[in-house]
Amino acid sequence: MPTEQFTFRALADPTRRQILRLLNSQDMTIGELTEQFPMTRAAVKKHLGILEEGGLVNVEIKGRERINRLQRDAFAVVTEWMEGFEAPAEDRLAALRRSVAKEWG
Amino acid sequence: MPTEQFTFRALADPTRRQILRLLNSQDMTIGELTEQFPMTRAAVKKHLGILEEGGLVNVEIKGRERINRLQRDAFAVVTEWMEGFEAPAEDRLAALRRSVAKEWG
DNA sequence: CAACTTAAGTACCAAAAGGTATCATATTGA
DNA sequence: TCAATATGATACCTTTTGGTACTTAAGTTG
Repeated sequence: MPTEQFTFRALADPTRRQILRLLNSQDMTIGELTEQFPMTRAAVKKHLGILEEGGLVNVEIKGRERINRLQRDAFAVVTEWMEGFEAPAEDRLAALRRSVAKEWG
Repeated sequence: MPTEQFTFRALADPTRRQILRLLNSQDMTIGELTEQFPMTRAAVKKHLGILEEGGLVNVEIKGRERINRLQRDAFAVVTEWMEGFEAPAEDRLAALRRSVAKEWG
């Protein structure tokens, strides 16, 4: 169960956020991910476990490999939590304008 | 300086997220906040210190009281970090529709 | 000024987090 | 089959985190 708490905890570590960035570009095995960090495979594995708990990553086992894949919709947990904290409507409208401009401008 | 790391760390604790919710309704002193939690004032103070480090709360000292206030624009650190992870454009359009409907519907 | 109230500061503690080392297991391929 | 590869699992260590208790400082108010 990817509860809010597990998701926020997963995002609290810089290594884990970097892992998410890497997986955003392409799916990767533990071994491939480990090459990108100055730590052991076991440590990376632990981080991946926490990311799985947070629902941010899921795994496809393929033979002896574990393909780690980004679970993009899990970010909704965070965005939804933050919705209550947004600035007044006028500011949000301005932000929406920027967002739309960025997307289709 | 509210770096990304400090902000994410601040959000990782459930007590701190609850403090943010309370401050979203109204500014509060440490004492008022402490009434809402089953822990000592010192513990709440520590949490507030971490929230300040993350740039999410700022303090106005008024006589012997410390008024803790939500710093809403700090949430932009998180939303901006997450922008790179969004779903494809079609999905985002659907999300935008929901958002707009919620806001002005 | 004296008593009370609100908050700051420090020391300390237990548990969780981040990491290593080591050993075991399963899959691939010559 | 047998060696190399990719991962799983466990034990252990150190630092950080979340919390308490106690003491001190600073405004408020009679």
